[in-house]
Amino acid sequence: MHPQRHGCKCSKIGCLKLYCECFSRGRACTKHCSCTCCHNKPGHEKEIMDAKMLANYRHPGTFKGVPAYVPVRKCTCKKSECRKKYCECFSAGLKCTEFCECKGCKNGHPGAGDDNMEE
DNA sequence: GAGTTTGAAACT
DNA sequence: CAGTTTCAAACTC
Repeated sequence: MHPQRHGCKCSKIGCLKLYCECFSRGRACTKHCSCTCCHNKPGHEKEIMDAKMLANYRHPGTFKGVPAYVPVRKCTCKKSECRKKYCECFSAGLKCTEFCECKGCKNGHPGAGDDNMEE
């Protein structure tokens, strides 16, 4: 298949918030994106940098701005049981951890009261 | 393709 | 810090 690597469709946030997959991944939007009023592209470096710093300030450890930490993926899934891509952990192809606050986790959350399958 | 569901990000 | 709203994507039909 030919999945658009960065086919975000942001329309209200200008791709400058973590809602935007491109931005949250620290990547610039491309022509494949369907975003409108996109500022996450060359020519808006100042805005991108400012938004990154803001996001990094609000979510320390989430952004790779400081490559001294391991990104903490903590999901809070309730219905998807962490088996769908709504779950950040599952979406990243990783298991949930003890830090996750997910309920009914089927994605390897220790002590979730479910059969967890190790690697 | 349109509409619903979902969890995260943002806001209050 | 907790609750509510907003958002874009994943999902379903």
